[in-house]
Amino acid sequence: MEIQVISEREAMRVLQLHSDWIEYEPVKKEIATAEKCERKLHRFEELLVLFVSVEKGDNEDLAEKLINEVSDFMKKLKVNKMLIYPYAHLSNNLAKPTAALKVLKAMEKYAKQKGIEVYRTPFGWCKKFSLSIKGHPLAEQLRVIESKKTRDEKEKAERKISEALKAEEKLESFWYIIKPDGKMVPVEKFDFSKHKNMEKLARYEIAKSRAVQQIPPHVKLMRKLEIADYEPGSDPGNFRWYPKGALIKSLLEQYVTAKTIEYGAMEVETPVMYDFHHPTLTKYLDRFPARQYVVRSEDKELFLRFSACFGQFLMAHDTQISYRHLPLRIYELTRYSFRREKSGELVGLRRLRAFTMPDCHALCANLEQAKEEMIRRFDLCVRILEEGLGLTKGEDYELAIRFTKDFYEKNRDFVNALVKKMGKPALVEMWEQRFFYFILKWEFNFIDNLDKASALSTDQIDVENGERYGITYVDEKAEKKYPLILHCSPSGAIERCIYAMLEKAYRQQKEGKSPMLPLWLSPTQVRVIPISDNFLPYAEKIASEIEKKDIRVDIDDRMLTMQKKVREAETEWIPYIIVVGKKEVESKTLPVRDREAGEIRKMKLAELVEEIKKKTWDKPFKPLTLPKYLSQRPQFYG
RNA sequence: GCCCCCGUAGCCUAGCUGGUUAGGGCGUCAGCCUUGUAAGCUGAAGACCCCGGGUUCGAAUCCCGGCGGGGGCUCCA
Repeated sequence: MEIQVISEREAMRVLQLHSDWIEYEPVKKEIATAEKCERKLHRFEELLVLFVSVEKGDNEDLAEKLINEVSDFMKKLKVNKMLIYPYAHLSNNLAKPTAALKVLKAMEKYAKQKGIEVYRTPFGWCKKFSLSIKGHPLAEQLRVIESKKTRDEKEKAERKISEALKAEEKLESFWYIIKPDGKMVPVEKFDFSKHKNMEKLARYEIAKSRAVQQIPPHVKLMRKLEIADYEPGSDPGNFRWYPKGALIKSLLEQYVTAKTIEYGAMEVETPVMYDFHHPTLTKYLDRFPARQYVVRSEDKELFLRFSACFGQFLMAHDTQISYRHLPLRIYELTRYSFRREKSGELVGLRRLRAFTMPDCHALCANLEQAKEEMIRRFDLCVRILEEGLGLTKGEDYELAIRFTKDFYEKNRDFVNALVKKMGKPALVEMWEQRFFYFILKWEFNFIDNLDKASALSTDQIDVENGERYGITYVDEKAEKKYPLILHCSPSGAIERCIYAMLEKAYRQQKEGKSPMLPLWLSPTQVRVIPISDNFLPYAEKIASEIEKKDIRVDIDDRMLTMQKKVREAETEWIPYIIVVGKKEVESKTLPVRDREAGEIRKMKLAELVEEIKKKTWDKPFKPLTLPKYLSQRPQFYG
């Protein structure tokens, strides 16, 4: 059966059957207002039978529309006989009998006007019938004719979306490169020879054409290292996190949160779902045609948040704010934010439908304050990427700045100051007029092994939402004012940070270095390998000394050869591996296989501990969340 | 969402011009080995060949639909 239109809303539903013949016989009245009829067997041949359910809100206009459609169809089939058969069982939202009969009679009238030989079975009767349907593919069809109201609502929604899209399409961008000295040159005139990654970013952003047939390296790594994996039992882009991945993710979350609080933000927590029809939110959503996850609850339609904006703005709306409180910094680690990205654009940890986004807003009194604040946040972002994730400017990530022409002309010095801070050329996208709610936005873009760019840290100056959400502060003259709002994700999505670190590690491997995660994020920081089970007690002693210092340590107590255990520790990217046997028990020094240095270093236990503490002192710590003994660990992947 | 490619034990994969019990490696389990810095030996278990339909005497293999993955387009608040 071919279904032409499906709608959950009110509509006239018609089952249309091209039949060899139909016979029916009225059996008994079902309602008092049933039509008069002859109680005998009626038979028709070579005709189109229309089983019709008239739903609430249907009217004579719809009847005409339906007959027009059906009539066109009948010409194709070369049939000119029709039977209209009132049939309640296609709907659970039926119109009242009087209204339904009116519509049915209208159908009959329009069909007659079209010159169709039309019959109608009596309304309000329980009838028995049998019929023979022709065998061709178009013989059976369901038609759903929507009421004008339903159609209008739909069209209105579609129009809104298409207008937003059109406006965005029309939006013309001009691309430049700004050098650290403030010189801005059109992108085609820039010499990229010393800035290969910038060239990749520019190409990715402007041309956006690439042809690779390859699974992104980080996808294999995230599974091999038992960090995260696809969860086919969920919606695509919603991941499962294995213990090691959950540990890494949790540490990153703690770190970004700690750094953002240190910068001066107040951590809050807001709901993950919001009323679709909340007046303020509706207006905001209208600007963003992309799709949300929608949740139904009782009579409400809710959408899952795609950032912390809603919750924080609604909170700010109800907050008493003085100019003295500004800049007011609010932070939330959204676990999760949801974006129902189109299925074709989901890629491993790079782009998900459910992700953890640190989101920090700053309410600012005026542009001067906003610019000053943005500089501070820029520093915060650099610190997180460089010190936290171990990424390097120019090597791993590039700066892109986007702004309106008007903003640039009035704030050249500020833009130049950002580029100067970066110390590398930055990609510029300049718009003639403002389309988005912001006048300036910058991002750090990570460039991966397939030459794709992904935004990590980002910040923007929002000039619209203060007013839209009715967020006000009281200025020196006791007047209510709308603040400017900075939107910043200091690190970008946490999942994407892991993607970036894995892609970087892969690149290092290609360059002949040992791939690894930063020490503070390595699930196992030190592995102790007893050469045989005779030395297990000594290994345990070493491990417990290390563990006491808040260092994640485990013991490979499996009955395997030492070579094999070393090999497996290496494939797990463990930063320090210690083999203990007879010599170690006697000498009290340890041969530490240092992954980063690529050599075995003779060290005292205290020296090793000190080195690790020195490298991780400003980072959060969590104990190992896996059994300390490898013999006790299940295998999650592979 | 559209177009293209892919889907075989937990993992990697052979077979895929249709034809006996779907072959191998890693891992798992059992046993042996008690080890000096990247893979010790032997054996066993483990496969609705992604799911559903079709073609056929016969389908992992061919066709259609779905689900999942990848790439491209598009998009990215």
